[in-house]
Amino acid sequence: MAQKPSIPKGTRDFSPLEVQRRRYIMSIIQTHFENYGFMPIETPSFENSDTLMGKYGEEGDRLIFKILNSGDYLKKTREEDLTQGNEAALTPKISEKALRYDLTVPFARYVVQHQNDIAFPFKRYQIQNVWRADRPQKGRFREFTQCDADVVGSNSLLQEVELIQLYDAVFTSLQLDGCTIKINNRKILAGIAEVIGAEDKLIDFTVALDKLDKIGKEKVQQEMLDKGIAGEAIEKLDPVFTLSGGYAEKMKSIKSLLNDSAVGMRGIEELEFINDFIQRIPLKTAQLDLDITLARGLNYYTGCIFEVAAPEGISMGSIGGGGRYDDLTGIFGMKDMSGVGISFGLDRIYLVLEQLNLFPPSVRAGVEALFVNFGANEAAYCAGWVSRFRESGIKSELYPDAAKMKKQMTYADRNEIPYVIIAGENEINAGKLTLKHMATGEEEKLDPQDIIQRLSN
RNA sequence: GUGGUUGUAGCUCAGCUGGUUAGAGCGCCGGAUUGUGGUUCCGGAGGUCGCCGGUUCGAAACCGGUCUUCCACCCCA
Repeated sequence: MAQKPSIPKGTRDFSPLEVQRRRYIMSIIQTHFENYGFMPIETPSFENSDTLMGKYGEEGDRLIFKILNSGDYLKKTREEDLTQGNEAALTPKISEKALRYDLTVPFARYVVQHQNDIAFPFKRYQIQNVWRADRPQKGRFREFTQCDADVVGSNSLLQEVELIQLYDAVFTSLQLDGCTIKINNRKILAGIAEVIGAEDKLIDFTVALDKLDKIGKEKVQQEMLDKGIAGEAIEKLDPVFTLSGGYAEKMKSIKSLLNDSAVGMRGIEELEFINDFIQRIPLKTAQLDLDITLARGLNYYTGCIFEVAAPEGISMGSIGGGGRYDDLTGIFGMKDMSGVGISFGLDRIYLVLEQLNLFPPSVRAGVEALFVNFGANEAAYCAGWVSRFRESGIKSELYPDAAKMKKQMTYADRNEIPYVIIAGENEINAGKLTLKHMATGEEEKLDPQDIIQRLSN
C-alpha cells in the first residue's frame, strides 16, 4: 500500500452525518440572525496581510497563516536578512496575503470600503471559516467556523441587550440549557486600573486578572507584582478578588470601589442599563453573569465584552464571545463608527451538543426510503414511483444494481434508512408496494399513494 | 512558541528483560439462506509495525531525529 494520505494538523474531514449536524446548528443560528435583522455578507478567505497584521496583538500576528507569494517569492528579500534568518524583516517580503483570522476585522474593512453603499446602522452576519496557526487541542482547530453578528454605526446599548437576547434565542432553539453569558466592561477594567494607579499597566493587569478562576488569587497577585504593579495597588484590589453574589450585588461592591473613576462609573452605568433591560424581559435558557475578571485578548474592544461558557460539567473553552469596539474602522481611516458584535463557535457548540446528546434524531444524512432492485422489470416499475416520491419531497433512491437482497438490506441498515420499499412480481401485478419499517421489521403491502401520504409528514 | 503524550490490519488495541513465520476483537468480502438488514455459524482478503537514521549476530521493542495524535501552558471560538 502507498503512503497513507493525511490532512494537515488541526483540520478535519466531515462525514455526511457530521455535515448534516453542522448544517442543523448553522441553520438555527442563521434563522435567528435574520430574525433579529442581520443581513448576510461574505468576504474572501484571504486578505492583504496589512489588513490583518497588527490587529490582534503580538500573539495574534504569530497565529495568522501567511500565504507565500507566487512565483519568485525571494526576489524582494535582502541577502543579509536571509542569512541572518531575520523573520520580522523577511515575512512581509515573501508574503503579502494571509488567511483571515476572524470575521470582525474583515468586516471592518468591508464597512470602510463600502461605506457609500451602506445604510447605517448596518447589521450584518457572516458564517465562514477562519484559520489560526495555533497548536490544536480539545475544541481547538486550525480551521474552524465562526458565526458572527455585528452592528456598526450605533452607540445604543440596546444593541448589547439584543445580542444577549440573540445568544439566548439560539441556545434555546438548540435546547442547550444552562449556558452562561459572562459580561464585563472594558471601562470598568480601565477604572480599576485607574483607581489603583496602574493605568499604564492596563493590559498586563487585565491579562493577570483574567486568570483568577484558573490559578487563584495568590498567583494572580504574584503575576501582577512580576509585571511591575505596586504591592499597595494590589491590596486595593481585594474587593475585586472576593466579589460574590448575583449581578446586582457584585455591581454594588464594585461601584463603591470605582467611585472616583469617571470611566469606571460609565462602565457601571452601561452594565446597569443592560441588566435592567434583561430583568424586564428575562432570558429563556441562558444566564447572564457579571464577571469582572473577564478580559478577552482581542485588543480592539472598548466597552462591553461577552464570553459564553458551556453548561456546567462540560469541559470546553468558550463557545462564543464578542464585545463593543468604538473605533475598529478607525484603523482603516473611518472615524466615529462604533460597533458591537458576537460570535458563535460552531465547532465547539457541535462538540457540546454531541456530548450532551442534543442532536435531534431527525437530523440524518441518508434518504427516507430505499427501493429494492430485483432486476430490469422491477426496477422500471420502481423508477416511476421513486420519481413520484421525490416530487412529494420524500428523499428516496432506487438501489442501482440488482444485487442480492441481503446486500441491499445491509445497505439500508448501514445508512440508517428508515424505510425500504419492496416491489416484485406480486406487487407489480397488484399495483402495490411493500413498505418495510427497518426499526421494527414490520411489512405492509399498500397502495403507493398511501405510502406517499404517510411519508410526506 | 514552551512542556508532556501517542503512533502495530479499515477501526479499537495485545505483542514479556530485544529472538524464528506479528496476533485478537470489531468491520469488510464470500458462503450457509435465488424476497429480507440489525442476532448465529463457516471460510477469505487485508500489515514497508508513522517515517529516516543509529546500536546489535538479530529491532515492532533500545537510542537520536522528524512527522502525527491527544493534553496542559500561552492564547482563544
